[in-house]
Amino acid sequence: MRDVANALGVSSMTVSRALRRDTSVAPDTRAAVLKAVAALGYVPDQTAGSLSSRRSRFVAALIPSLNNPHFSETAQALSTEFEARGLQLLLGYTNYDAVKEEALVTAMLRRKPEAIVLTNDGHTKATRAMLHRAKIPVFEMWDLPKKPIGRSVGFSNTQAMHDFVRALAEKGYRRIVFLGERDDEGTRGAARRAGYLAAIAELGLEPRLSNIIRPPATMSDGAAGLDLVLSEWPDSDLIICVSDPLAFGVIMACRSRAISVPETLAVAGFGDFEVARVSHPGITTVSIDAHAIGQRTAQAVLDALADRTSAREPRNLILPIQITMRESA
Amino acid sequence: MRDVANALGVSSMTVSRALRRDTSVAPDTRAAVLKAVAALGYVPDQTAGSLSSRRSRFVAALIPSLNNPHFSETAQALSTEFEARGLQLLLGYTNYDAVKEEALVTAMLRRKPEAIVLTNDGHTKATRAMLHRAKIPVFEMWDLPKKPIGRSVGFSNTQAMHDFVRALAEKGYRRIVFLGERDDEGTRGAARRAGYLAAIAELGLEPRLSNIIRPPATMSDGAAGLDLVLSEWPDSDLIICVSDPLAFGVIMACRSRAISVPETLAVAGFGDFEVARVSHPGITTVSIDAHAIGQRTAQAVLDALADRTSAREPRNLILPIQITMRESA
DNA sequence: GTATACAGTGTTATCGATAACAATATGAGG
DNA sequence: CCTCATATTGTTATCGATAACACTGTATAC
Repeated sequence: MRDVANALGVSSMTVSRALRRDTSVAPDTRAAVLKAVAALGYVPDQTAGSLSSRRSRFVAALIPSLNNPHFSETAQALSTEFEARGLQLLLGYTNYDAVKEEALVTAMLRRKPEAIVLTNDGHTKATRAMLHRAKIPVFEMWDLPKKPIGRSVGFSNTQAMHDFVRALAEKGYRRIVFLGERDDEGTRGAARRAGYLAAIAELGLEPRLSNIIRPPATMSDGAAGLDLVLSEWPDSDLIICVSDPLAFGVIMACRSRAISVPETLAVAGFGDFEVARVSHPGITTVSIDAHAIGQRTAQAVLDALADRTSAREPRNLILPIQITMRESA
Repeated sequence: MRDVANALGVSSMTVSRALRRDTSVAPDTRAAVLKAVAALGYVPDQTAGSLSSRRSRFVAALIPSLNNPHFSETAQALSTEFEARGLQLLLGYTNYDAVKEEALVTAMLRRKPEAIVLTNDGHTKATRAMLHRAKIPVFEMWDLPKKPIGRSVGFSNTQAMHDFVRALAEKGYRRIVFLGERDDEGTRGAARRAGYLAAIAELGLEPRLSNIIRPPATMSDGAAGLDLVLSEWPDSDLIICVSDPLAFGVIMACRSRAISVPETLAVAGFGDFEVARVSHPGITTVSIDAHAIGQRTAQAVLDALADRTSAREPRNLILPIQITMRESA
């Protein structure tokens, strides 16, 4: 920066101002500075700038995994929105692990992000303490947290599954199984099961819970899941699976057992993963707008940073889900 | 930091040393410092540390998109490897656009990353100039660059398709069509087409090129693609599609036209996307180990940063691809 | 007993920018 | 022609850590 200043015979403060276009600098001076900057190939040091101005222009976000297309889409939306405002997204992967999350939060806070976005519910005590001390806006997205730290943007797995079951019941299904995971306390799967149970109770139907071994349920658990359901409740007319990949596995198993879907047995999933679209039959499922979650969260973060957080706005923003009826149910 | 130092009656330099565990500090002193740090909830300011030590502990990586599972997997591998060494990944999305890439490189370089990883081949002049001036290790991954800037880690689309065609010819296919994109100069699709043409020439077969409208080819282009192929070369026995989604679309179109795959017409894809696995029939394709690309790139970056870049190692690391034969060809 | 090495800690300068305030010039108004 | 507001630029201190060197005390070698 000094080189640029010397080349023009001005002070480095003038160069700084010209580059940040936020204070009054004569148009000619600014032009000359920009020209010299380009000529010399000067790249400002944001680290020094951040230290001095106490604005890092970072926003940290922790997501469980990038390999889940839902989260990668949310991350991309966050990144795009922030970038447009000159903020850099600092991304970390918790791998659904609260201890790893704690380590990542520690690492992130050293970078002095202006806000932080979390995805998992369920944080360690230490994580909560650190976030509290950091005195920056904290956002939780995707799941609605039971004990919110700051504001949140997401949807209710319980409510979504509740609505889904009612919509399917309206199509005539009565002997409805929920095929989920065992030992899944605190996970999304458990929240979905709760929604299923609530809806079934309201409808006066018989609750039929089948659980395969361990989260996460995958395509290859489909065969075992189907066998389990058929042995417990052979007359079922619909299996609602905790997620689309499991539903796909169940449909594959139906095919090899010559059970026609949906005529003999209907199958539904959750999440609207790609597999739900390309499956034959297409899987009836619950669609979540991952991009919207990212966008709305980013908007909330930007509002908080601009201190535009109107008191009217809810602390918990609940986004609507969409039920996508395809051929499988 | 001063608070911690005062609380213990030591200098802040001692606190700094104790926290970085890289210089000699008495074990008792270190323990006391760590205890005080925990008690006070002190979070070191990495920004100040970076400015002073001139080590940002950032590595920048630009990928075309997070929504492509290949790239998100690579990104996750990079992040994991770097994190284990205390480096933070700075991620950006170019959206396959060299101009956007230039803007991102500018933004990234302000953060003084210790190395930078790029994905697209084809950079603007300004991008190259900036990277050169930055005097940090530059890596290109996925595609092997025509004009490498630094080192590279990836595979050759041309070579991969060449090998793929030969492997399929060995299975007996002779009237082989390449279904790709129009106006795709410089893209991966064009490189694959070149590999197809080379293999076909070696085999003494007739080149059959069909091109649908514009990149990127998607599932929904399958029907048009199939019609195009059938009108130009009705007797074809194999269609190699530029990517798996297109291959899936072609297979779907075959189904609705009652063409049996692979008996009447075989179909192959490229990339081993999820759709290739869940399709019925499963799609014969070329598998690329996206995770390995990330891992190997990270390793190369770490080597460069540790100055362990042995002269033996090639500047361009070419990873093997794998041909995955499924039912569709 | 003295010289030397080294472990452990402190002091000072500095990283490269920006904030806050100071100084100067310019033009309007009377 | 003088005063004052405003536009533009400069000066100095500072952000919070680390590098480099200085210093002290203890152990070791002879």
